[in-house]
Amino acid sequence: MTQKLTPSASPLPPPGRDKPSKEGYTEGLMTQAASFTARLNPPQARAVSHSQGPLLVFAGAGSGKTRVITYRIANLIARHQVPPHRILAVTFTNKAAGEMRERLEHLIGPKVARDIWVGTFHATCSRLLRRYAADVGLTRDFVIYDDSDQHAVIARVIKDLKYDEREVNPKNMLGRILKEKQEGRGPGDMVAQGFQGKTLQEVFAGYERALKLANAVDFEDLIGHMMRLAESKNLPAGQELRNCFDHVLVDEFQDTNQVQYRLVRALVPRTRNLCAVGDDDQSIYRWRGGDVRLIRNFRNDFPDATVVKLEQNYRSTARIVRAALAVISPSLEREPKQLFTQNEEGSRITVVTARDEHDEAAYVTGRMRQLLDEGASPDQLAVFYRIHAMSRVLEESFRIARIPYRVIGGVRFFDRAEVKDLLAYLRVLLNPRSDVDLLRIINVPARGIGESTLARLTEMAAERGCSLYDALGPTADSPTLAAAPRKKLATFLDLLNSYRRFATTLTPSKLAELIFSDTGYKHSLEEENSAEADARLQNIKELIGSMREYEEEMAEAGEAATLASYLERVTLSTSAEEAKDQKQVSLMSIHSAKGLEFDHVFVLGLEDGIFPYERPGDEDGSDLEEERRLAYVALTRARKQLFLLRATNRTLFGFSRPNPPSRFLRDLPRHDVSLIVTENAALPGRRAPIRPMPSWSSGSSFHSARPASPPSRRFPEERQVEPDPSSFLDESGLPRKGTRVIHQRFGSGTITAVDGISSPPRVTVYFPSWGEKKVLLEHLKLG
DNA sequence: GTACGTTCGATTTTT
DNA sequence: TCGAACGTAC
Repeated sequence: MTQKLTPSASPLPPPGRDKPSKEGYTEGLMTQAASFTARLNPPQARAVSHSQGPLLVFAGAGSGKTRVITYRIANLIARHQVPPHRILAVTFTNKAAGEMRERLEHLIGPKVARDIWVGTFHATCSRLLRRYAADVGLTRDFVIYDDSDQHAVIARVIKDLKYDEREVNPKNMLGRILKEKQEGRGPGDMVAQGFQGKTLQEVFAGYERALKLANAVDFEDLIGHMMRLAESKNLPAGQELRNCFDHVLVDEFQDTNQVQYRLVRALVPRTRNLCAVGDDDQSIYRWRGGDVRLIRNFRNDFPDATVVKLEQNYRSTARIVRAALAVISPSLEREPKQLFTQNEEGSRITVVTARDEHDEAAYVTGRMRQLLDEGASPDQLAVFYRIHAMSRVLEESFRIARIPYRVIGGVRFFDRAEVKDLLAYLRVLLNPRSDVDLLRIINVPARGIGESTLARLTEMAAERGCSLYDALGPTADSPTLAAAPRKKLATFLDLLNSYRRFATTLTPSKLAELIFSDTGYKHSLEEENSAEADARLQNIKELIGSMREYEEEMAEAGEAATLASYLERVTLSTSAEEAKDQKQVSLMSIHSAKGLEFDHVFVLGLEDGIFPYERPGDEDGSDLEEERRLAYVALTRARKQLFLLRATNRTLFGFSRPNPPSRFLRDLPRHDVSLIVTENAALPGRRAPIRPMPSWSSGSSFHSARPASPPSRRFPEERQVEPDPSSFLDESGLPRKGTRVIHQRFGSGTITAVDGISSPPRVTVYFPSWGEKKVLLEHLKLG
């Protein structure tokens, strides 16, 4: 046995195990080590072979980032003899963590890869927090509250504090509290100003108290608790944590928030072996706490950091890379980088001007059909939009055209009421102090525990300063309650306690089944006999199925499928929607597109107001900066072909309004763009030709209830407008200066200025006999 | 306790 | 426009 490489007493064993593997880690890997760097370009190789001290990698879109991280880890293990379980690699999504793990297994073998700490910030911290729960005043069985749980807690706190709910909005409060927490502040040290600040502070303090009392943490706490432990100078846990890892690597570093940053920094005090990999140009989660300054100012905290820039793009055509670079370049304060590629030129980027969202959808649908007919694989086609609400029109169009699609994001499986109900039962059994869960199920299905009974119970819990569950017992001899409600509460308590006995003996799926039938929940759904109830039954079936799957999976890995581990997994992972079949076109928001790539990409709604999305109060323009980065992310997802669409008129949230083209379109390099104007787009000066009403063919009357698009709108009847300098419109669809135009009242004139922002669009025109006039674009014709 | 009408509000989303 | 979330009436 080669023991020499296994470390002596290590504070932390490999994830999920007691002891590190006994095998010599580097056996057989040494020979591979040389080949790691052979397949890399020079900057990639520099990042991979760097072994000591801070490292900052700016990884441009499609520059082989994951490859660099995984190779670097392999290199650390094989060449520098770093024990795998002393390496921590954190990501933001489970998907990214899974991919990293998979590639590591491939590279260095499953046995070695298994010992590396690879996971999301939250999963990693959750695992560590189970170990150190006592140090932060929790028990090992703490539960994790998701947003709706958080919302419920806040609402209760506001009510308890007797605030007027109209004055103190729970959503708003929660948002502010999360922001404080993401920046590492508690109710005590937040920057509270004025009346608003005082209120916030009270609610914040109440919220924190409620969580502690419930033995619960929110997502921020998972990281916050670990950060405070790791930073603490006096606690033994702090000492231990600071000695756990020899190397910490962070992926998507531009998305880290203050707390996450402080945590990883605290974990490597001795070695300062922190490797940050990210791209400030792709920082799009500011509203979630992500702070792009952390990557940009990394060198302030680590002045000796080695900086590597990966600028060669291996994903997209040259035209796409140029366009993306042109869109991001006007960004202020960005780290200087020049994305480039050796890939072929590729086809021009198509900028399409449609009349409205239906016209836009018709174009996309037509093109999709064409691409599919030409043999493109549906899973290589994607449509992105800024807001989910924009998917509906496209969906209708796709459905009529029978284009198979799936929408990513939106309503999630684990947000369904019945799923949450059943999970709440399970969580209460594990951690009865969780008030939010208890309140959720105390009367589901109906057991006659109504509002007034609950008020009593809540009151009693408040008097005793205990959880609702702990207040249940004493209600038995409470004089303030009538006999009937007392009995009901007692029955409920008995029910919970009897289930609790099964919590450790039954598997999660069996327990869930038991609860579902035994409580009468199942029966009540079956009785209802409606389509909705059927769907709910189906969802529960699916939930229990997912539990069984989980149990099988754990059995294969030789681990125990406990209730606690299942619940943790459920709250820390999104949904089961991944890995569906590959025969569908993907529709998603640009945010969810990050990290993905497709051959052909359509981006909808390139209009000022929509994308960049505009809302009041962006004085410093930082929102606009982030929108620009979002545009960069959207463009860099495409491998071969990119379609950017805009509608001159768009109805959204019930309001129809004309939108000027997105300012981002104006940044595109003219020679890499083809302009298309759909047949229906009523462009200023060129009215859409009046066509005879098309006669409906017999076949299409099937959908006559609401014909989405008359045949006249069908692709490919569009005009192509070459970006020629004499054209009335420039490449962003705006009129050019110097263009001769005719106005009905003022006669002929020349455009002297263009207002690209206003909506509806206006231009300034010099009319020889009237002087300069500002007029609406739609009143002009080409002269 | 449920069924229905009404209001309100509506980027982006992981964990 | 549309959906969820809330309040009122049975």
